[in-house]
Amino acid sequence: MSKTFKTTESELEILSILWDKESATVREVHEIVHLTKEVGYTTTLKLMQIMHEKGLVSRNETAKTHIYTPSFAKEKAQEHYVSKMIRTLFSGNSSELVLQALGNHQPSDEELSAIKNLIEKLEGK
Amino acid sequence: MSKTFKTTESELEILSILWDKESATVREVHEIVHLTKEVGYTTTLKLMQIMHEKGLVSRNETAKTHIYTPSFAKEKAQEHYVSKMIRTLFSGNSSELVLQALGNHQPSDEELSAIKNLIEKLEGK
DNA sequence: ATAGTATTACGATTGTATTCGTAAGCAATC
DNA sequence: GATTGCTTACGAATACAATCGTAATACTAT
Repeated sequence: MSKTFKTTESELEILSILWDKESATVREVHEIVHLTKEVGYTTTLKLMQIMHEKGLVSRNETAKTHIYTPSFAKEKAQEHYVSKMIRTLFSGNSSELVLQALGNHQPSDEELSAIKNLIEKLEGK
Repeated sequence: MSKTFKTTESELEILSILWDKESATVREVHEIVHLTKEVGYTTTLKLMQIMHEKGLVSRNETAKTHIYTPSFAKEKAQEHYVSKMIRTLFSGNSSELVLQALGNHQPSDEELSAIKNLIEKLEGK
């Protein structure tokens, strides 16, 4: 599964909608895609059919209108892309990424202390 | 410049080599690319020519052998891709990304305390 | 100068992602 | 049971990325 990680931009966009909604029909996905992109319904349909062939999503075909669900968790994708980004844009240095993220996208105080907690657990380990 | 941010995989690979070396010839870049990819010299050349057309790199043509330099700093790319990732994979929540990065790619103790420092500066701000 | 070598330029091919038009099926409604 | 509206399936067209072969050009050493 981690080996088979090859998703295009559009596929990732659809996946994130599916992760958000747990599962959805083509129309539901398309409705959201269409908010930001001028694109036809059959385009979204075709993309999701291809994703199904590739195994990126599974679908329930009992009803006429198929229901699609992602075939792996969002966390898997996060791990994969974070690792890749650390490798290619931060010379393998994860703390650079962290500083960059905190600097440009400041989280709330609660979130900051959650991060501090984790750091303290990690220290001296 | 931040508008014109559209780089393919291969282009990003070449850019990161250029960032690393400050500037380089096609051959130098190709030598490195070739370590991991079985690809011909003219392929690398063509890619860099296209990148030049697009304005992703500039080049000094005074000598026969052109010397290429990236036309924007690595930090720009980092900002762009980190933002994009937070948006598409972390629902806009930067702290999730931070936790993910720290959890799976633990930095050294020095780096951890550098992060703690920044957090303390950010707190209550 | 000439031969050999490395470089750029450029067109053509291949591969892959994206897009859409059209047909066919199904269900509800008139 | 015809019409309408929504669905899937599928092929084809378009667009873009990646690859390479070939030719022209410049440089180097003989």
